[in-house]
Order: sequence, then C-alpha cells, then structure tokens
Amino acid sequence: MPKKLPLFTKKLIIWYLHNKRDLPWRGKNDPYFIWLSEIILQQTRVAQGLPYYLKFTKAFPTIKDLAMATEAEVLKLWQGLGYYSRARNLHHTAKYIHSELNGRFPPDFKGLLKLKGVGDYTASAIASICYNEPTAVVDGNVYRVLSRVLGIDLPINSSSGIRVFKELAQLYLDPEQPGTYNQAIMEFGARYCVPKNPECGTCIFKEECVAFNTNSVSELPVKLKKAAVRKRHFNYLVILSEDDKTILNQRTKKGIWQQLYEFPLIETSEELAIESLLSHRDFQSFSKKFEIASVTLYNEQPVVHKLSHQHLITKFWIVETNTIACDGTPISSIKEYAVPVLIENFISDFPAI
DNA sequence: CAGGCGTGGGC
DNA sequence: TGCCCAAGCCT
Repeated sequence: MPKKLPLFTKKLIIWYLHNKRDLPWRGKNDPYFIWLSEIILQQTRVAQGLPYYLKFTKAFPTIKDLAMATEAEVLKLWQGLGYYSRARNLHHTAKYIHSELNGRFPPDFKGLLKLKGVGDYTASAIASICYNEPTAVVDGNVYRVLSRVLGIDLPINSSSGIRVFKELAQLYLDPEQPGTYNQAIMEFGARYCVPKNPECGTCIFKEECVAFNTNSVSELPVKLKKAAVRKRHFNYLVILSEDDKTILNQRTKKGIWQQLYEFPLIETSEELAIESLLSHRDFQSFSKKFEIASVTLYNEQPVVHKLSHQHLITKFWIVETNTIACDGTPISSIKEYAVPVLIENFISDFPAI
C-alpha cells in the first residue's frame, strides 16, 4: 500500500511534468551521464554547464574514454568552467571505476558517496535518478523552496540547518519516484522560486507558502555571512623572446587554479610601479637568465579578476628579451594549455599572441 | 568545520 | 558598482 503523499509533493511533481526543460541528460538513467552532468552542474547554472556537457559526452562517450584520457586533456576541455578540482576528481574517479570496479558505478548511495568528488548531494542525485533509491537531494534550490514554503529561518549553512533541511527534504520525497521528485524541486527552485523577485502571485504554492503569506519571501533562506574577500596583487611577466617563445608555468601548489598554466607571476601585497618591479627580488633573479631588452606595462588600468573569495588586481608586463629561450613555450602553442580565464582573456586581447 | 575553491549572470 | 547566487566538495 503506497504511503499517502503530502499535497506539496503531488503539486510539485505535476508542475514539473508540465514545465520541465528538455535537457540532454533528462530521460537517461545511465550513471555515467548522470554523474557527469551532476559534477558539471555543481555550483553552476545549466546555461553555463550545458555546452561543457555536450563537449564532454562527445569527446568521451563512455567512462572508458574518459579514463583513457590524460589529465591535461580533461583540464583543457574543462577550461573556463571553474572549480577545477571537479575536473581532476572527475578524471580520477573515471580511472578508478574503469580499472578497479570493472567499469561499473557503485550500485547504491553509500557506495557512490565514497567516490572522489561525489558528496551527499551528488550521491543522492545519482542514486535516485539511476537506481530509484529514495534519497532526497539538498542543494541551493531545495534550501530556498523548503525554507520559504515551510517558513524556516534556520541558517542553511549552520550544522543544525543542514541536518534539518535534509530531514525535511527526505520527508517530502516521493519514494515511488525519487528521481522525478528530486529533479522537480530543483527545477522549481531554479525556474520559479528564484532568489530575487519570484512571481509569487502566480505560484502554485501561493495558498500554503508561509513566506508568501507572512511577506517574508525576500528574507528567506537565511544564510550566515562569510569572511570578506581578500585582495591580492598579481604581476604577470609576459616574456617575448627572440625566437617567438614565452614562458608558461604550471601552478602546482594548492590554492587557486591548481594544475593550470600561467605566465611567470610576481605576487605583492601592494600595487607595483615599474621601478619597484625592476628592483623586485624575483624579477632580479629572472633577469639573470634573460637578456632583457624592454619592459612595458600592457594594461594601464589593472585588471580586477573577481573570484568568489578573492580579488586579483592584475598587471601584465611585456618583457622583450634578446635571449633564445630553448626551454620556453612557442607562442603558437599556448592555446594547447589549460589556463584560467584571467590569462585566456589577456591572450585573446593581446595582438602578438 | 570554517575556509578555500571559478566563473558568469542578475539586479 | 557591488553584492549575491549558482544541480557542492574537500580538508
């Protein structure tokens, strides 16, 4: 005997069946494609992730194809999408599943959760969509919809909030069609119960939504503030050598843009004028290896590249040298390297490259 | 477990 | 412009 569903659940699923978008991973239940789409969509809007999903499924039609690729190929394809640890974990997990699990995904939530890059949300999504396992997802959309409809002002980034919203999501889940329910509540949050100025007047939950009926939609969900953004000053040395080469370094330390490439970087606590650059310790050691002909500032106004947690105030210095840079990178092959958007924007804008 | 991790869009 | 937010995860 099926359990009686809450009215919320029924209305939500009916809304979804009439309003869902036709997305390429919808209607599939192959865990490879669902996993791939879920990793791409972590903290990422559909509009931004969709072209990457198409690129990846074309380049790697099976998990074996992904496992056989190099990390450099995967990162290059991921370039521009951000949160690059997702790409490294994706590749790591593909290789692991291919070689250790005979190409088959773990068959349940618990097993999926052990995969690198797969947390509570992603394991729930794959388990519910691919295996019909009744595990509720809790993402930003779920927090927003539940906090408003139920009128809950518990901070969503507190440990108690995380626990309570997970329990509520599970309570309203349709155990007969968990995948449909999970996608329905996320789609509703993404398309109707949006963060700012939702159209509450025509909402299907107008009658029962606590936030709407107490005029507190704009106050929910509650989120505790995080630390302020940090400012960093980046000085990139764009080397142009006699033999049309430049220098690219790979960022190997932990921190932003791990494994991606960039020009030689001098980071300082304050903005640098040309005199300070020329006398800087790192520049001095650089000039011992190269015969420097000229140094000019490319952008008079520093480029401010904004990450979610830091602002990178950036100057690009064009350094012409008379040196034959035998271990340099040919300028013509720069585009083969995975670089951050900050660097990609410079390259696109710079005539000599 | 608080902080780190990208980029782009909306208002 | 500045700030928030987005189909979160890792350490």
